[in-house]
Amino acid sequence: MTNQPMDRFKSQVLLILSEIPEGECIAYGELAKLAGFPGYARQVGSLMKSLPKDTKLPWYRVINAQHRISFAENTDSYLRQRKKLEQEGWIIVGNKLMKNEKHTKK
DNA sequence: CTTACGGCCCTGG
DNA sequence: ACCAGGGCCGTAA
Repeated sequence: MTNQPMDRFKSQVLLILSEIPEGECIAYGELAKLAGFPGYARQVGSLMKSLPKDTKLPWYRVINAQHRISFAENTDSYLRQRKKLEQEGWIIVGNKLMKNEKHTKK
C-alpha cells in the first residue's frame, strides 16, 4: 500500500494520455487538470520521465504550455520527441509547434 | 523575443 | 525534519 492519491494520479494521467488521439498535443498542466489534479504539471513531467523508453504511451504528445518541447535542443530526448511529432503532422518552427496545414497560413 | 522570479507539489538524499 | 532538484507555469522586466 502506497500513497493512494498519488497512485490514482498516476493511473489517471496514464489513462488520459493513452487516449490522446494522433495529431493532437496537450500540455503538462492540462493533462494534470484533466486527470483531476490541477497544479500537478511538474508531477506529470516526473511521471513521463519514469516511463520506459519503449512505452506504447504517446509521451511525446505532451508538451509545455508555451507550445514548446521541454528539452534542450541538443539532447536526444528532444530529437526523439520532435521526430515523433513531425511524423504526426506537426512542424516545429523556432521551437514552436504548429499544425501542418496545407496552406501555410499567412 | 529572452531572462528572472516566485509559486507549485512530489522525490530522494 | 531540511534541502535540493525536476520533461512546469504565469507574470514581469
